[in-house]
Amino acid sequence: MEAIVDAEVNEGKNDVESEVEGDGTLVPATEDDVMQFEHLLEDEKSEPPSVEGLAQSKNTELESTKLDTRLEYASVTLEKVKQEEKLQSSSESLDLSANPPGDQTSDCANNAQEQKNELQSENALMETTPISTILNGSHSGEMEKENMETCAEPANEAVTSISSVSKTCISSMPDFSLIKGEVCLDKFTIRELQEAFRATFGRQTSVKDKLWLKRRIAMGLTNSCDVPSSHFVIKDNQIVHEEAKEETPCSVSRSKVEAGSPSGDQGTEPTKDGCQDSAASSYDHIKDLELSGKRLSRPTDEYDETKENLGMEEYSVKRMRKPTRRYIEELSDFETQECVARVPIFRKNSGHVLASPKPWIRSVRESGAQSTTYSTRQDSIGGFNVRVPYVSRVRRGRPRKNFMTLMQSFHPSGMASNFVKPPLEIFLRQNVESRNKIRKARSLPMRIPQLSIVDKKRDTENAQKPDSEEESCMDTFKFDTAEENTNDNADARPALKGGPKRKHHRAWTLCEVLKLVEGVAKFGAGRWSEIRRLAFASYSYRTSVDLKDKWRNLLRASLSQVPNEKEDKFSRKHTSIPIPTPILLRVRELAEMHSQTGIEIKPSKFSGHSGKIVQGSGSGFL
DNA sequence: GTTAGGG
DNA sequence: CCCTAAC
Repeated sequence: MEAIVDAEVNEGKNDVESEVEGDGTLVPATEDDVMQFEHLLEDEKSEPPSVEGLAQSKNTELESTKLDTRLEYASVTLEKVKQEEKLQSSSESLDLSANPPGDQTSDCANNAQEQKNELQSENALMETTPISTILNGSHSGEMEKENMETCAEPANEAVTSISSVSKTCISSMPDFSLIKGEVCLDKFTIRELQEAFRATFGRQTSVKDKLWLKRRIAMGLTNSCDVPSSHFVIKDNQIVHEEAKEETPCSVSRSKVEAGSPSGDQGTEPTKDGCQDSAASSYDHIKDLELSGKRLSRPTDEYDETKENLGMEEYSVKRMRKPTRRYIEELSDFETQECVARVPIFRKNSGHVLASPKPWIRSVRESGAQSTTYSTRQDSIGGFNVRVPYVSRVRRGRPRKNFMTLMQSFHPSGMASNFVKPPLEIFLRQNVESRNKIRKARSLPMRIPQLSIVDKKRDTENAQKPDSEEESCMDTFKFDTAEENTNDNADARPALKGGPKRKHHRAWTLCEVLKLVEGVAKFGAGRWSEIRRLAFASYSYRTSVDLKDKWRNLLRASLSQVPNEKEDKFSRKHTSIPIPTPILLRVRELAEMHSQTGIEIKPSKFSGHSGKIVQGSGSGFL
């Protein structure tokens, strides 16, 4: 047994690694569910050989069963759309094939039991548990604990756990999990179950109800967290929670899922977990763990409904998940929503979740993984770009999600409304106008995260871009040159944004300012449309409102600054472009001239600088 | 559609 | 820059 186990373990590890590689390569490329499935399938395919070898050495029966299952899977694999079908069929095949070999599994179980009888320790239990579907859960649970304390080697941990699982379960991990989940538990005595319970929940139980214990244990193992009320709040990022909730109920579902990916299951899952952990480790290990556990179970949440309900109530007591801020908030949100319509929503959600959430999680995970490994692929993973928002790129829908998830991952603490802001600030420029953000938040509470992010991105873009093109003209005081540039940009920008989004921020160039001033001098302040038409003919992107605003700003600047006059030519640091004092002076002068009916304000003073203007305005004025 | 103001 | 009210 041991020898075999070792061999298997090794094998398992190898498999895992190979899978990991496959996973790694595939994952980045595949963002869609389909892709995901495919890749899983591929993994399975690739894996079989190793497993087979093991199986052969060990049990021919198992081998055959596995092969069958694999074949089945392979046949089924291509049908993306029929994922569920695939799962079911696979599970069925597994059941059929597995039942005969069941002896093997049963053997395992027996062995485990024997060992248990002797040892009875929690550890022993844990090891034995792997046989059932619980195993995964248990491992995850362990993982969780470990991770909690030591975040160091998530991936490794996952692998090891997997290996251990394979060890106990031997060749056909997935199989028994599917088939035996219940069986194994059944075999346990009440006492054993109680032990298991203790191991799982860390507390004794006097309950002698086998069913209850089983259920409880299964639940506990499968779900690290227990959510009293299972609802899905589909927050932008938060699908996870949903999953977790759903997950809780289903030992069965889980088994099915596993069945779905028999050979590959081990490897793939663990690897995934590892990835997640690594990614997630940055913030919330627990959550990640949960997620990982859930992923598996999720696909078939529907079946468990009955169980769910029972389980939920019962096992809400057990292991409480640390109340993360985010978690709490979500929960609260849930509750509120829940009140409206619980059951119906639940159903809906379950279905909903099935479809969408998975991808999501995956995406998240991917993003995490990539963040570490594939820094280069920023584009594909919108989230990651946050740091490096280059951007002339058009944003696509996808990135957003990732981005959000990513954001969450980084800032687990900041939730709901808060969570949006902090990340943005952290990752992006601070000098962006806070106003906009706030305002948007106000208007679009639900969408806040996305919008704000988008805006941010844009802002970042804006900030960077201007420098390269227009600014140069400004800085160098080549006023004339600026004109040409602007036109191009102007057109491009709006188009990209497409929507009613914020106009691309264009810093006012000196030339523009000059033109504006001239225009005002010529036509007078307030005739913005005219000024725009005549003086800004070349600057299509400047609207009359823009002119007005700019003028206002100029005025303000001039008023505040003029007094000091000669201080520094480019005094305004905060301003995008330093406005030369002379211009400010001119502005002020113009303002004065227009504003008052006839009061002269020391026109003589300025004659030197803006004599021309003064004259003009003066003449007009007079 | 413009302008003026506030945000 | 955005938004809105008032022209």
